[in-house]
Amino acid sequence: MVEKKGAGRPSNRDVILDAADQLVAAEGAGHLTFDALSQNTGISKGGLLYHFNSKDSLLQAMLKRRVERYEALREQYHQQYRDDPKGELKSILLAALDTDAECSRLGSGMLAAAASNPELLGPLKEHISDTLKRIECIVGSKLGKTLFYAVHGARLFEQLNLCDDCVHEREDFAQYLLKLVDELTEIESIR
Amino acid sequence: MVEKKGAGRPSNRDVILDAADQLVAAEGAGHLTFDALSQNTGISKGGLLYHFNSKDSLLQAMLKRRVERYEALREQYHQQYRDDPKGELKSILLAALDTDAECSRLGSGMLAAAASNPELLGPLKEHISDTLKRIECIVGSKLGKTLFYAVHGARLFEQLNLCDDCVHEREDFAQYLLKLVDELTEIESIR
DNA sequence: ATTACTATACCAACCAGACGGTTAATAAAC
DNA sequence: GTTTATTAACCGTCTGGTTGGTATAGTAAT
Repeated sequence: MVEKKGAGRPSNRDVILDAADQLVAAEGAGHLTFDALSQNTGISKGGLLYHFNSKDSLLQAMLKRRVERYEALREQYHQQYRDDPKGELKSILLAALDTDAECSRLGSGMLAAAASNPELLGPLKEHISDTLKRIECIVGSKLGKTLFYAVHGARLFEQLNLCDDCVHEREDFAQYLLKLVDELTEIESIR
Repeated sequence: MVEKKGAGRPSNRDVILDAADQLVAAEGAGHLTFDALSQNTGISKGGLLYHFNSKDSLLQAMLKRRVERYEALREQYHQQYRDDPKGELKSILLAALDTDAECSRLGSGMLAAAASNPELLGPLKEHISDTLKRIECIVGSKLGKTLFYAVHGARLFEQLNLCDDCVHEREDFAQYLLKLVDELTEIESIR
């Protein structure tokens, strides 16, 4: 009855969330339905609704998992760049750029939530607000913010399959961003 | 009352498209339905389907109008910056950043199409591909591309209401981008 | 001036299927 | 033997789309 948190549940919950991400990426947020999800997972509609007692609840879970994975990734990068004075910004950018699957299932939750109930984006909004605040504390915050937007713009294009190569060029793009951060924050701070 | 331009273009067509944009911006792409549109415009569902004989057709029209307006805006800026060697890039960025209404109805067509039938994004993909090619011909193409992504990332955030101030700071952002283009393409080309 | 025809713009009513969600029953796990 | 996980069958509503009809205006021959 009460919300349960905590890990240790490798159960079908994650299978369902994976399928949901995949569905949105493949067919668009409007085609994320319990029926379709039931077909893709082999779990009956009732079974799905046992795990997520409403569609909003499912969308919330998608969004939450995404943010959590992002945070984990960011901390990992943060560790990697712990000696770098611009490591904070770099880890934010690299984590946002990263994906854990073949392609473009990143913003699935976001797009699906935006399509069905924009209010669900509240937590995401807070998370982004925090991230932007973190960026603002860094020298060259305007550049930082711009690059943050750039990463998310590129991700959107990738998710919607609006460019052929931005997937292919991702590694390149990441390297370029790092270079920009290193070389340009200096320039900005001098001015 | 009557005004004809090329193909049939009665004014109610635009009224409907406006309402559609507004609906998506206000309630999310998933709530763009003929019923809701009918309520918002006062035109019956049959009437709507007289103008757009399917939902795909409506989405296509939304997308097309948006691209056309963008192109018009871009050319306008291009004219304004015609003496600027970086005018092409600047006009691309400024046009993408611009809106013709209070806020965030820009990507409505895109998000709605992505939600309901991603294949409809084909023409948009081509348009973006052209724009990217145009950017690539400019010195500092990587920076240009990055800024292009940044502008669209910021627009997405604005549309989804994911940041409080990116609307408010738009003018600032535009000025900053112009400055970046001016000062940094030089640095890049030297290196 | 009347009739007849055509095209545009719209509407009310309806329909089949899809949708989110409920329920009762059931089976396995602890 | 209760908790957890799952199913099949169902329900009311919403959705995209169809149909048949109405009102208006223009055209053009009678």
